[in-house]
Amino acid sequence: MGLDFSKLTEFQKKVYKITQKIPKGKVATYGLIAEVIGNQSYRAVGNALNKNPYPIKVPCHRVVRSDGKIGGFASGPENKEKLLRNENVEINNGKINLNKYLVSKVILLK
DNA sequence: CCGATGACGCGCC
DNA sequence: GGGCGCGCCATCG
Repeated sequence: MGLDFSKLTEFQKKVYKITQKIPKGKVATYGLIAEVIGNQSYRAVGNALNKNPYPIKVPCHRVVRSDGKIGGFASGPENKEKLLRNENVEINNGKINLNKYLVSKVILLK
């Protein structure tokens, strides 16, 4: 629901809004989110999620790397993997099959 | 203003 | 496949 983004930068608001749209059991890549925003700011996307003010409301654990690896997590990478498994996302050798779990760009644009 | 930093991505070896 | 180098963009000091 309406989170208070008033003190955040415009860029951060975009990142958090988009991240909230990722359905449970699906994932998005940092690059895809940057693409939805409209540029190649994938690194800045990571920075924004790192400062995630709403750990529960904004499911940043559903954002992974484009090569399928889990990526970073402010509260411990292990915890991130656990959260994903709780949503029935399979992780083999620390990697996710993006062909199976990547959310479509259209969903994030809505 | 400018240089440094970082939950990234991709091409090359 | 693993490791390295360079490019990317918003933030911070």
